[in-house]
This record gives sequence, structure tokens and C-alpha cells, in this order.
Amino acid sequence: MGNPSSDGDDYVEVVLSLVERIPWGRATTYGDLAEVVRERTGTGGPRQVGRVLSMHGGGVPWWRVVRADGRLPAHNEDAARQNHLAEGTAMLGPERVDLRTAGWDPHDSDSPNRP
DNA sequence: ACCTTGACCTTGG
DNA sequence: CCCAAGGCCAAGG
Repeated sequence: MGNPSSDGDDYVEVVLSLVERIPWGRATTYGDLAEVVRERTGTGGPRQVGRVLSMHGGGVPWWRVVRADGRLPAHNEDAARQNHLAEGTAMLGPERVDLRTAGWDPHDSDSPNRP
């Protein structure tokens, strides 16, 4: 049943809950995340995911969400880099996550993937 | 209702 | 690899 409080809050909750599930040392993209969120809430896109993280990302590992090409978030690249370094995330360059290895698909949030 | 902005994506040169 | 253009979705002025 729906929580009639507000759809906007629901959207935010869905995004944050998914971001919290991204495993240590892995990463996913705004686009893939938005795709799953859209299936659950019926709305939103990559930019909306970015908006949510910019406003409410303080309590979740936001640095594990990167752009489609693996580049770090466009406003906190420095902090993101430090976190990935600490997590030992597979990187291609100093500013790019290796999604081929560290990529995590929010669709398969139940099982491990991409060894 | 129109226009601008933004933690985006994809394609083409 | 770098750059530009068009598309996309919602919020705020």
C-alpha cells in the first residue's frame, strides 16, 4: 500500500536505500540506478538521482555512484577519490573507476556479480 | 506557462 | 582522447 505522505519523499527513500546496498569497493552508475528506481517509482532519470544525492546523500556512500564512463561525481571528485583509495576500488586512472571489474548492477542487488 | 539550471547519457566528428 | 550537440527529467525563478 502506498505511503500517501508524498511521492517525492518516496523517490528519495528508494534511491538512498539502493545506494546503501552498493558493496564496499564496488560502484554503480547514475543511469543504471535511475533505471531501477524508475521501475519502482515510475519516474525520474539520471539527473534526478544526482539531485537526490546532492541534497540527501550525506548519510550514504554517494561516492560509489559514478558516471556512465566511470568518472567520479562532478562535484566532489576529490573526496570520492580518497574513499575509493581507502576501499581499494579497482581504478583505471586517478579519476576513473574500472566498472568492468568493480561495476555493481543494482538490478542484481541480491546476488554477487562481475567477479 | 516559459526559461534556466543541473552530482546525466549517447552519438558523432 | 578531446570536444560539441541533442536528448532527457524534474525543480525553481
